[in-house]
Amino acid sequence: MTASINDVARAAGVSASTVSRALRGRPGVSDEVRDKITAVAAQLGYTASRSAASLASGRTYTIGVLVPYVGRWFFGTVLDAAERVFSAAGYDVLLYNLGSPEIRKRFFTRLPVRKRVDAVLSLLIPDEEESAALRSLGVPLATTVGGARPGFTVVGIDDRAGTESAVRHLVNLGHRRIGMISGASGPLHWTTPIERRNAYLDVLADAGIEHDPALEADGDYTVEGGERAMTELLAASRPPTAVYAQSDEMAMGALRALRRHRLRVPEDVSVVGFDDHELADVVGLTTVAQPVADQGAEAARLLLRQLDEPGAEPPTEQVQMPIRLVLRETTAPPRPRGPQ
Amino acid sequence: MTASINDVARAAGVSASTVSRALRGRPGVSDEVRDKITAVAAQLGYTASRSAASLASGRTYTIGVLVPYVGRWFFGTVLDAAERVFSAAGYDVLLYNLGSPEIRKRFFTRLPVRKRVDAVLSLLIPDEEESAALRSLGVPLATTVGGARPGFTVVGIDDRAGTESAVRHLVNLGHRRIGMISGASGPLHWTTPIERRNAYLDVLADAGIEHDPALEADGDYTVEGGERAMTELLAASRPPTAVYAQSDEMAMGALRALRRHRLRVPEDVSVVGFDDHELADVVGLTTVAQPVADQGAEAARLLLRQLDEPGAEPPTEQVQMPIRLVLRETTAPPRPRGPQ
DNA sequence: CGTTGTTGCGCAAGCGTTTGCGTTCAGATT
DNA sequence: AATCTGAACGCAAACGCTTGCGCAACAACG
Repeated sequence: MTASINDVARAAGVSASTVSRALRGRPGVSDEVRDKITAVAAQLGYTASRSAASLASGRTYTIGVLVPYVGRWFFGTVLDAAERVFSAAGYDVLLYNLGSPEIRKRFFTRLPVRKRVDAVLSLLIPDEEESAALRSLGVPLATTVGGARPGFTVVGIDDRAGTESAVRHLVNLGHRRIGMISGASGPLHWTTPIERRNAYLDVLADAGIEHDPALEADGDYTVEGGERAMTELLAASRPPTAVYAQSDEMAMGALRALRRHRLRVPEDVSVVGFDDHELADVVGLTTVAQPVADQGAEAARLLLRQLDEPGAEPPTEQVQMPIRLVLRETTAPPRPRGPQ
Repeated sequence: MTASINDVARAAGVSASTVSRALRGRPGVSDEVRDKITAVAAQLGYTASRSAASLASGRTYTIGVLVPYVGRWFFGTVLDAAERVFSAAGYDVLLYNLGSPEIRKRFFTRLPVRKRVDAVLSLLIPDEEESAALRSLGVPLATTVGGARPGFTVVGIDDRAGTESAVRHLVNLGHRRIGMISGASGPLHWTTPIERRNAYLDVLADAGIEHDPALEADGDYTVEGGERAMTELLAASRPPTAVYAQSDEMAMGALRALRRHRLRVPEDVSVVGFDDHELADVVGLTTVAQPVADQGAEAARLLLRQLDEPGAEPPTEQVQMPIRLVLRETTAPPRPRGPQ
């Protein structure tokens, strides 16, 4: 049996309440008694039971983090950064990996985080119902992915500006047949793919390029999906000379497809991605960089701030982080062609 | 205020103990009463307070997972798989990201998981002291990384066999100057880099190849480290014609270095990695595949089993998962050279 | 010297569950 | 018909902490 607060109290010759106050830095304890208690606690290897503490105080000092897929680079990175901020502030992180629809559904109906967390950071896009379920927890909520809902603090990026810089870059290089690999098959209320698509269309229109629906394909935000999508695009009667992929992972899938088709990048086809994935540099991928870790850290910070000052601060807050185009080796002017 | 067990009891016209038994599927409750309680609980949106439950029962239904760096592919993937197994069994996951030495130290001295978790899955290699601290928790322990310590259930792979298949492959292709990028700068008690190095040396010896210390470099298990290491190897008076990297991330760094030096892969230099990283396929990397997700899932399962049957089962268990060499496009015979 | 504050500490009432034990009652057993 | 046996349920005592309140002791004040 590990030591309880009473063991410490007895050993230090004080009451349990004094131990509690002393160890948590509360006032009402003289310095000498506090030192004594600290020493005794250390010697006994005492750690307060979180269960008992939160039962008594109502605070759990735990944050729930909802992730669709921890293994994916983007989410792993956000989670990593957020966890650091939380743990530095003395909060623990409860991780919920809500990949499959069944698991996700079960989570939202049973809501196991109820009474278990002081706040929730959701890295997935809740639909209307799920969003309401989370709000019913009565704790601060935040997210780092597009598709903000009322009650959520959201930190994100300017998807439109990012896309514009990517597609304009292709236009400026001289490309006219510019394809897009999107992630449209996600949840309908997820705004990111939509924003990015709209920006893509706008840039084309601005440049006086007619939009060809055959140059759009769905890549599901995965490497495999990106490969499929690129294969699809290559099958078009007039394939693109450049491709904008809405994520680096899809862009990498596209690169693989191109290699399989014995097409050279960027000589035959230019590719630009979005994210600045850890390995984008390795494959020389031109991409729109977004500060992924920073977003996680910032979201965590905002959540902590709401916990500190439980006043009537704005429950919803919007933060936009900077993006920038990173030029590498997968984009170049189109090679001169015969008559179009 | 959310509903408490007493609210449910009152609404259902029974006692709190009956509610508890009914909701947790314990015997001693008639079917009709159980149904009634279930209905009432659902209607009130009742969820038992985990704090109160674990305080009373002593079980937390929570697993602590210790990770050096969540954002890294290997750890993210293991964590992902393990979390699925845990949550399916009704356990929550408390995540501790112990990247920096200070955080790590603080964790092991304060041991915040004490009384908070029913078991610990450690994805980092504890030293003797840390290992003892974990054992003092008195809960089942498991790990998926080499360097087993007493008290830990470990599921891993045969590092020796994996390395052998990789290096033999290079030998069979005709390479004689085979470099290695290792991750030796890790903690000394971490066996993986050592095992892999020994296997590398053995294969060379078997093939009658004299070992050249100038062909070994430390890559720190990161992309950047791999790049540095490769650059180092290329600076040798007689650079290698093939390189075995102890991880895919380092191999990718090596690829980048080679590209920067305008060397072609595999024509000028062959590269083989280890892990079968998600994106190894994208860059066409020949590598030793290990079932990363499976290891996480299996470790989780073993932990759960120990929790189910708290008898005197062997506290330490060793499981080895299969590995296999995946041939892709970064390895080929050395190009014919002039007189050696 | 009484009065009023302060400071430092103990008391005890919770917090919301779980669980051993006791009670009731219907049906089976002699 | 008397007794026994389970099954179904309630009682109440934990579980280990937090925190409002009360009460000394002592300092400072008039």
